[in-house]
Amino acid sequence: MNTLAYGILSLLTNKTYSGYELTQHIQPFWPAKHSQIYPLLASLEQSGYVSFELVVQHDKPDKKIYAITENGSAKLAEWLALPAGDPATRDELAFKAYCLHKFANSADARKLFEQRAAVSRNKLEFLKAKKAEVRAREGWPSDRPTIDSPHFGAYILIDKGQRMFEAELEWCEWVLSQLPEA
Amino acid sequence: MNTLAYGILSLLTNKTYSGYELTQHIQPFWPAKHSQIYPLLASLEQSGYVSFELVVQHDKPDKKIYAITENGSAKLAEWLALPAGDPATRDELAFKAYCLHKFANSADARKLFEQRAAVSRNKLEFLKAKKAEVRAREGWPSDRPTIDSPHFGAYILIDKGQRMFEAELEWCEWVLSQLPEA
DNA sequence: TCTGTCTATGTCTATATTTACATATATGGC
DNA sequence: GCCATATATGTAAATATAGACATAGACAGA
Repeated sequence: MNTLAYGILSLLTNKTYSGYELTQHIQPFWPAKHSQIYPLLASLEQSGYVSFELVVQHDKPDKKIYAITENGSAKLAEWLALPAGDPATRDELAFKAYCLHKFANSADARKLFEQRAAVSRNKLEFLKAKKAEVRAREGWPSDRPTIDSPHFGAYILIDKGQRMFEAELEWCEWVLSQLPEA
Repeated sequence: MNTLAYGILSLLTNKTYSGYELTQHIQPFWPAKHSQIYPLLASLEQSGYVSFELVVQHDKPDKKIYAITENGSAKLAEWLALPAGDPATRDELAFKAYCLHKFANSADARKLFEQRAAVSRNKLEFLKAKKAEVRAREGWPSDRPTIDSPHFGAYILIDKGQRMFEAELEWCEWVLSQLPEA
């Protein structure tokens, strides 16, 4: 039971997912390829923490819809009470930014931060839409989520993403303001 | 030549390091254990991208002080001009936050965010001191770094850290304000 | 029509990363 | 005195993650 396994159980607390869908939805929390997800789901199923139902499709390939079991919920609850480990971030841009004085071409340097700024803007727009979507579905007024909802967790994570990408975007713009134009 | 290898070359552009020191200083950019650093340094040395000088010590174990070579600088310069890959963050807290509705004990939930807030406060204080240190060493006035300095890169990364941890701290405090006290 | 993408599940191999083993001296706290 | 930590460099084994291979029908755009 590694972190990714608990992560899968976490996602399954709110709704059921196929392995394919899980792979997509887990990315913002914990990057992982389907080659990691499928074997993990099989082992979680063998341990009795998840169960699946085969859904036969005609226009698309058949799929397995996974759900968390009682045992899975109990296992997850144990883990939730434990303190969370430190987050790990790996970002190439950090190394490249560290070497700013080594850039022969100042246009290359600017491009790095412009590209990252663009990524941040895209993610911000995505999260803004996501936030509105959740608020509408839950019937929450302005910025007042209710803890009782099973989507409160998702909501505060969207909020975190917004704060982080806003900070990153502002940083990129600040760096660009310090860099020579040509 | 993976990202960590280029990261080592990046750090060596400013000063020389032993493998032990490199392991410590690379953590904020790219978490890695010494068991990963030492073999990589050996292979970089064999490729001619770094060189080392053995320093004999008496009260402490002997050490190898590594420096980047001409070939290493050229290899690094090639890589710098390439677009930076997407950052990867893995954070257990995200999964636990997603499961907020599954906490039997609301005190356990609060503790998660209080601990993360404490981590953010510590990192912020560390970065504040680091920033002042660099400013003093470089003789920079208020918030006006100069791009020419080889420490400009380090400075903007400290600034990024500040912005990110400030955002994370504010998020933790906002979540705590939404959570029931008892 | 060809090419690429989406849907869907899997395996296999290669690489990256962590954990444990191995050794040696100095120093500080209990 | 014992235990933990810091300094310092390595290796071996286990695990985690990424990339490639395998299959297959539907659909969209050039």
